[in-house]
Amino acid sequence: MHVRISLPDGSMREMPRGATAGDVARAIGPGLAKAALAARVDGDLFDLERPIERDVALELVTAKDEAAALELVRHDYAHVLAEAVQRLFPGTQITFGPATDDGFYYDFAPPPERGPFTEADLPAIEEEMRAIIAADKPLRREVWDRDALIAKWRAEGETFKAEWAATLPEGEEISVYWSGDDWMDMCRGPHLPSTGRLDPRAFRLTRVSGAYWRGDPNNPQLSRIYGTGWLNAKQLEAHLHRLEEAAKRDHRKLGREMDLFHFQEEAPGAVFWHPRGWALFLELIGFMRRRQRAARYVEVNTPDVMDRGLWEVSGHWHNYREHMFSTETEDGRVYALKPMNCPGGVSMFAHGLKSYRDLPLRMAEFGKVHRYEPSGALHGLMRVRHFTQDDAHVFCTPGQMAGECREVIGLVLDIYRQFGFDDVAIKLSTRPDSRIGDDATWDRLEGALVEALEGLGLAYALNPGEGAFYGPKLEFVLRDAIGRDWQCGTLQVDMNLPERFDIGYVGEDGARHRPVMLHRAILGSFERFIGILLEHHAGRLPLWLAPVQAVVATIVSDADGWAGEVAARLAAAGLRVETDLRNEKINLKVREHSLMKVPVMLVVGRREAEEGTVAVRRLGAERQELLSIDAAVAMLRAEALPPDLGGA
RNA sequence: GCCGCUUUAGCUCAGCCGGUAGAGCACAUCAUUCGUAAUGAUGGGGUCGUCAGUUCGAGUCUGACAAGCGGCACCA
Repeated sequence: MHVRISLPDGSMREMPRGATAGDVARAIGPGLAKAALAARVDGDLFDLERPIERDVALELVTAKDEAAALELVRHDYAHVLAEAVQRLFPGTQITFGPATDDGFYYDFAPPPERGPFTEADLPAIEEEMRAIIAADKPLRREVWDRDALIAKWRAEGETFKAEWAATLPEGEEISVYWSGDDWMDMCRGPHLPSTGRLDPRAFRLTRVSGAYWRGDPNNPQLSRIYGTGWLNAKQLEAHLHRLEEAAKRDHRKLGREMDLFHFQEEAPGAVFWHPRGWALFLELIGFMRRRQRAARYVEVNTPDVMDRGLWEVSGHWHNYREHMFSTETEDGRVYALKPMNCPGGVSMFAHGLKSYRDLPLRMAEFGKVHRYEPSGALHGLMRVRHFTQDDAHVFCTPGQMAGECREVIGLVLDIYRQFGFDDVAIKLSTRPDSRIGDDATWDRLEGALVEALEGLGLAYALNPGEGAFYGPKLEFVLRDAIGRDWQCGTLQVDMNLPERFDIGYVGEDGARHRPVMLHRAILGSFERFIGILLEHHAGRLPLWLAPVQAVVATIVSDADGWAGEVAARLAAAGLRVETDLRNEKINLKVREHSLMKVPVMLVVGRREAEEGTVAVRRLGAERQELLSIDAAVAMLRAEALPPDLGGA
């Protein structure tokens, strides 16, 4: 019996039935046999030595197919890690461990008396992994009967594995992989032919962590070990280098170096904005205010502290109280700090009679919200407990809704573009299991969002079941300079608050109607957006956003008077400018302002003072440009304009 | 909130087996007036995160708490 195997070059090979991809590779040539890591059989990844029982299209996978090869080796590293840990720490249960974006992890249940693994354990585990790789143990696939496997896991005290196997359908055959003949794990595969195919210099164990069994906090917490794994040492080095570069642009580090903000123990998750950071914050607010005005929004301001009665009406007191800061006054009245701006927004709409002629009403608020986030969630500016949203609520008729959604989406994307973010992903989150409203309404609202997206010709990803309980939503995720994703903007349809606050407008027919309420934020939170901008630009913000746009630095004290004049001219032109008249060498001044990421330095010495000129030095530039004061002011004024006012 | 780790001068960090603190940068003063990424000298600065405990004696050992870091969970 033979099987016909077609190869990517169009050729066909007859092989005995039960031959393997490895046999095919060896038949083609020793070079390929050595390079082959796995095979793609009719499109699916297969072990090199798994028998082929039928006619197939076969493609050998080598390191050249990097994505597939990385996935394979990372999966193998995870298995080697698990084997190493069980060798070193008998009694540790294995659970499971997949490949990740840059490596792998494996979750373990160490014996209680041993406790979770710590970073101090990693070197020994790495060494054991290298021993397993050096032993070049064959990785062999075997198919087991489900119940027999469960029995085996139980007998060995592997309760997590047994539980996992028991969730698989009854009667199903389950594949396991042997490493040599002394260790095995249940696994779908595929794997490399042997552990020796891994590069012992291309991985590193990086950190440990707790992780809940099956992601559920009610389950026991396992001890997770993370590693990064690659095809060769060079790739590993490159990855470690990238991590170092990313650490340099960490917004928390930049915030300190650029003197933008700080945090302190008495106010966890709350930002102390320094003058420079606040200048940036205000510039962003100004920009958003102009853009919203141009888009025909009105701006309002609602109270930060409101009676619990309001939060009972909105439902927050019931559903969100554990995340709310509340306070009781001397007279026994209970107030809460707003965790969201919407109840204030709806109250604003409810005040006074509204007509259909008032709609659409686009009501913006730069509202500071306060949420008691879990302590472990806090992260610099990215996740804080007190933050300012560029929030807006759009009240409109059902007929206006799709158009309003289109307007919002257009505005969001245009604003991101002006910040230099062109790569924006859109996610549509649809009805969750637990929700209000009937299916027909959900159909209509989800349909309106889809219609708006399609009307603009935009691609989007579907997040089924991820919508809010009160309505579907769009999320705008932007990708920064080093490929990280950040969810910023959101557009949500709300069928809850209009009901709860019983708001209405008088229609053309003279009857009372319920408006559609849309929530929308573009930057999301100013705090987080500033964090993203800092990391995206590695602190070198565009001129219009730079906290200090220019420093006039003197070379000799004879130029102090001239430096003062230059700075005054620039300040009068609207620039944020400082002078540096210190009795220090110009080298030092250049260095310090460069480290502070000041985009422009205007250096003045005796010569410039006499000639009425300035030497303009751009951040990081080798050369300067000698300009008259008038030319320099005109140039910088134009360059410092925000993008919506014609700036770069 | 959960797991692990960390917390010493403004910042980055050293401090062995418990014997009551040290460096570089920063800061201040003085000298230096200098042409594009660190001028030199001198000096001041610390209830060693907080609170308990062990001990003759705690930065060092133990516990609780707090904050931070890396994950997990959370982000209606």
